[in-house]
Amino acid sequence: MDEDLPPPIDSPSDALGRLGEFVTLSSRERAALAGLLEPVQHWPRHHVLRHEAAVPSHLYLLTKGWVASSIVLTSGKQQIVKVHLPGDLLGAPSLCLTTTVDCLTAMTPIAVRAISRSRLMTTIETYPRIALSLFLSAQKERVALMENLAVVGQAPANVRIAATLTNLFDRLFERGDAPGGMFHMPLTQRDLGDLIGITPVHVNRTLREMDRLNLIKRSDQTISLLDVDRLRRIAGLPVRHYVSGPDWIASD
Amino acid sequence: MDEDLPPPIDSPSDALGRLGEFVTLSSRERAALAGLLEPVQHWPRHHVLRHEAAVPSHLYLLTKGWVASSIVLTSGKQQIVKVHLPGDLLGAPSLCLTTTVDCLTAMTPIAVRAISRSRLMTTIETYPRIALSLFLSAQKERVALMENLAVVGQAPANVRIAATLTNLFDRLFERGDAPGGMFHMPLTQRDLGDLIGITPVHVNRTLREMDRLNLIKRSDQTISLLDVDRLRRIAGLPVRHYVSGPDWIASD
DNA sequence: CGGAGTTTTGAGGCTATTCAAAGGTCGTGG
DNA sequence: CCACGACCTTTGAATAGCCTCAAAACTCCG
Repeated sequence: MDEDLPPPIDSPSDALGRLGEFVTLSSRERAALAGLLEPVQHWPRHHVLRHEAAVPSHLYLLTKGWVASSIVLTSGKQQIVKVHLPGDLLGAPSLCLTTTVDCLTAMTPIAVRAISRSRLMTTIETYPRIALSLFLSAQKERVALMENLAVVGQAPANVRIAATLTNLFDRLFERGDAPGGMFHMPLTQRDLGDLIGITPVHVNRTLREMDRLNLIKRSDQTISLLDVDRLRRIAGLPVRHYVSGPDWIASD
Repeated sequence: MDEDLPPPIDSPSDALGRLGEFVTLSSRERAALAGLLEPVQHWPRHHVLRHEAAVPSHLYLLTKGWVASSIVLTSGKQQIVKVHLPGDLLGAPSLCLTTTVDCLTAMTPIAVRAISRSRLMTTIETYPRIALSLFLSAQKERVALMENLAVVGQAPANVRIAATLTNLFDRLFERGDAPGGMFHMPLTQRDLGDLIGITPVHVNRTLREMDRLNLIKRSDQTISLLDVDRLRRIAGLPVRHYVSGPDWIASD
């Protein structure tokens, strides 16, 4: 790693995932959030947590596994707009809609805790600091989407793949799930294609080429980034530094 | 229009743009927001309101004109991630960052009112209903990005253009700025290309083809959508219904 | 009236797609 | 425990959509 990353989420609120990632919450606030979380549900791979065009009565906090958020066009093609990892809040974009925009599909066996939409709303109205944290989390997701859009819109296949792999790596590394650049990679080549807007066939050819160049190595459902810095340079995106610390809000 | 649109923003808070679009604010809350707005600034076309990689000390409420939010990759290519119209809040994604992610450029002569980042933060912490509204606005922007990503990732050039034009039309129509499907179109073909991930040359050929098919007509900096429904069908995106009304928060 | 930026048009080339099929892996059921 | 089917990965060949390069016509502005 060539840059200092934000400090890891404080372990006491680890069960809350990224719900309070931008604010150090009081114990009352943490309790309010914890009270929203319904019992853990387990689902197998390929399970559809929530279809699109459904009524968004619940959100989900992902506690284990990977989930894809995808949009299907009338042409039949689907775009994966986000790969969610443990700690992520699922289904938030549809909060402003009467009908869900995305489809949430388990890419691995997963564990989630449901959150009632209406109860979350009233919690936000009651606890301003929770609202602030969720507001900033939403902006962070916006930044991620903007970067993905820029890469998909402007870059060739190898750059798109480099950007995706380094992004996954960074997010997993933060949680200690990518030691030595190696991590479990449950996305199929078709999934990768749906994520970066490329045909599975071409994903395959590009991956093999990157393999040949000793940028990555693959085996089973595991991938190793052999040269993270070079991959980052290929991706061509700057490292982002997120606000953190107790006093940043007041800072002018 | 084949669908009922959400009611127009209530005129009393029109000066607040979309700052309170999802919540009917009290007069105290409206005053708090209005107090954030610094005096109106006017800028010419091509003016850069805020560079990327800058320190995000201010946001902007756009009161007149069009502004592009763009990301530049190291390859030199740039992606316009959002075209902002009057009423939009500019620069919000960078709130979670120490360094701005996007560059804000005036596509027309514009008028903006600056908002101090730190003052906005404390206002959010003080007024939960303002926080809720801004949170939902952020989710709405996320939905817009998700749709744009899906179109850019999966659709051919004519579909991307159809989606972009109908989106601009809907947003302008809401404000009464697109009577009869006709509206002022300040984006150059290069801009359109940067927005949908296509070369200006190919934008030109595709526009001419759509012109030939009597889908659109162009003259000066004005465009007419001759068959909005057909364009919508080409775009292949469902009509979105946003939450609204006084009681939707409590609804289960 | 000159100059810069925009639109338009042409020709050729490249990236990525489509179609097709073989080999591999994994889970399931006989 | 093996056989089978489903899905994934890999490979090839032909094609299509889009890009690059280039240049002319047009518009707008100073």
